[in-house]
Amino acid sequence: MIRSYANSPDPAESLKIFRRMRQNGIHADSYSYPFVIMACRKGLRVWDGRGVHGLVVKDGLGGDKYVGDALLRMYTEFDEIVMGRKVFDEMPERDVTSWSLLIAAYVTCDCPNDALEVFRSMIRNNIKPNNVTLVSLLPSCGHVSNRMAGLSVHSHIVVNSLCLDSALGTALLSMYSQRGSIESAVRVFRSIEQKNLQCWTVMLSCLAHHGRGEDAIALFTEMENSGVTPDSLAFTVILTCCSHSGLVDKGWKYFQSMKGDYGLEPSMEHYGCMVDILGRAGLIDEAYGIIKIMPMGPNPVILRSFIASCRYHGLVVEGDDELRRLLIESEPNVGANYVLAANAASLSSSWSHVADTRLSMKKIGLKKVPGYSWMEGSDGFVQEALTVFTGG
DNA sequence: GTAGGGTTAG
Repeated sequence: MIRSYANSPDPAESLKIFRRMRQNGIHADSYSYPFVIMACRKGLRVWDGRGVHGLVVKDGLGGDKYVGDALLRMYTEFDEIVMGRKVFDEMPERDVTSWSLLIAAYVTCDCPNDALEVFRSMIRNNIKPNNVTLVSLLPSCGHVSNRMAGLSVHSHIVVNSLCLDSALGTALLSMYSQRGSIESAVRVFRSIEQKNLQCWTVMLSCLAHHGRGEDAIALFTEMENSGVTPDSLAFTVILTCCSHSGLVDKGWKYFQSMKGDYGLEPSMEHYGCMVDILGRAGLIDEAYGIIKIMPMGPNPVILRSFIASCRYHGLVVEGDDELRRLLIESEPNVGANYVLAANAASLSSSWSHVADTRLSMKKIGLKKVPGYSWMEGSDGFVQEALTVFTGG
């Protein structure tokens, strides 16, 4: 019962059963506790999790390996590395899973050096790392400062002839890409035997990050030809490639292909990419056209991208003041929006747009723009923003 | 019976 609910969309139910059982004097055992803990983790109920941990100790199961692993994973999810470490330290027996969990815990809480340290001491303790261990560890080797660590993980794979499956391959190639070695990333990608969609998607995004839009497009075509069907996320990636490399025609082609060839409805991200592609190219009217047709309406990210394009190209479109107002109203606490809006508004032929920006600020009742201490008082803010940010 | 890899904005 507890187990089936822990895996269901309503994990809270398994906690209820657990409590009811306990009230009737039936305590969970080392088999059922991991599922109770899993329910706390899935329901993101940190207080329940701590409570259950307390009961585990009370029931004398603190030393059980499976219970310990479950607790460690739960504390990782809650970003409570200190508690996770405590659980690990108190485990009487630790296998490769426990060590991998601890590494993943340090990676999650952004402590790459600790993760590496755990990896080293794992080897000192004669525990053999497997694929999962390395996949957990690799994200901490992407920084330049950990250059040697990445190489030693790679050589560990080669020396121990571990199978380069798509998960491990993906982790390895993105490590190389992060540290700037796009050629090594491509080489790793080529050596993965069974490439799944995730694998291709990561490779595409790496190429995009390195400004290799044309290569990414060639790779996307290769992916389609190899029988892998792109999903919504893959299209987001290829559209951002087009955006980074200024490929307007290709962008349109993929935007139409996702619906036409694959029946995928464009989402907020896809519309946003198109606004970005067109706006960067100075095609302000077309970009505005996209904003008008998107069924879910633009989010602040898209508005900022569009308004910044207007400012960059010094172009104005009928009705753009409405979008500036929308941006400020949807994120009244972001100071940068006021500056962006004011600068873009100054391009318009009349100053009424500037007044509009100031008006919406007054309407919200905001006197001081967050993050900009020099903008004391609403009256002077537009003038000051213009002076400071346009240098005029 | 526990553990792993995917996107975007500036």
